[in-house]
Amino acid sequence: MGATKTEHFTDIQNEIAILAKALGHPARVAIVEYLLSVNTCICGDIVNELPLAQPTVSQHLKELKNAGLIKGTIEGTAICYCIDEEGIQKLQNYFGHITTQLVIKKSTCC
Amino acid sequence: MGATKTEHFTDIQNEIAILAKALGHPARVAIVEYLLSVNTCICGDIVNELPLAQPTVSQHLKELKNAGLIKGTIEGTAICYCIDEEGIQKLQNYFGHITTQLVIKKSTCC
DNA sequence: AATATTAATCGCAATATTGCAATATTAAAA
DNA sequence: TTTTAATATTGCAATATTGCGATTAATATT
Repeated sequence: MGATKTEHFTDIQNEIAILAKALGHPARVAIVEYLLSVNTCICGDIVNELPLAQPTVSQHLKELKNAGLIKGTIEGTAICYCIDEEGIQKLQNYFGHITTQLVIKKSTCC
Repeated sequence: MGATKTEHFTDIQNEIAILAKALGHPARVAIVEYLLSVNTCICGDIVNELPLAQPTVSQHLKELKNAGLIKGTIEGTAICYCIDEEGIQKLQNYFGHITTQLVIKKSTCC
């Protein structure tokens, strides 16, 4: 035990969980916000921006990338990271959908 | 090590991380979806709905409650759980905001 | 009062995450 | 080609999460 029983849930539930989990750490939220705030397609400035060591940041970047929230392009020795719009869109759409359901059945609950 | 360095991040980053983390498990996504789909304010039916044992579900409910995504009201021997609109709204607003930023600086990135 | 019913808590094992120092990899620059 | 740079990977310690059986707590019901 200790491992998530993903096989019991729907694809969408698992997908949302993966995306949400990727944002389930303040450092990763900070990375996404930083990428949004920067005009140019910055690279390892992220390490300087965050109060974490380089390997730790690298690890967080990897997780965000695996989840589909950011993309990375090699550019010489540097790597250009930027937001993966698709992942963000999926989350936005999901919460939009959920909020709609909420509005519909408002006040039928405790 | 092993513990998240929350003190280095902003309150909002931490708050979003807590909310996202709560949805970072398919069972908890499933619970939220179930609560949205049910008209009446059900209680322990969640246990029957999910492929998990009662203590495990109870644990997930606790986490969702701590994060502010659901509420629980005691109703006799049963407990009535339902969506906490505030938590959902916060996520929706956050992603709405992020998506807006994305649209603004579209194509300035890789 | 005795008994069911509902849900939380405890305690544990298995596994995952966080964070970093040290090291490896890769490609530009000298 | 050696050096420098930017990142990734490895390996490890500390901690957190997941899941469940057993138990407990609290309230209805009989």
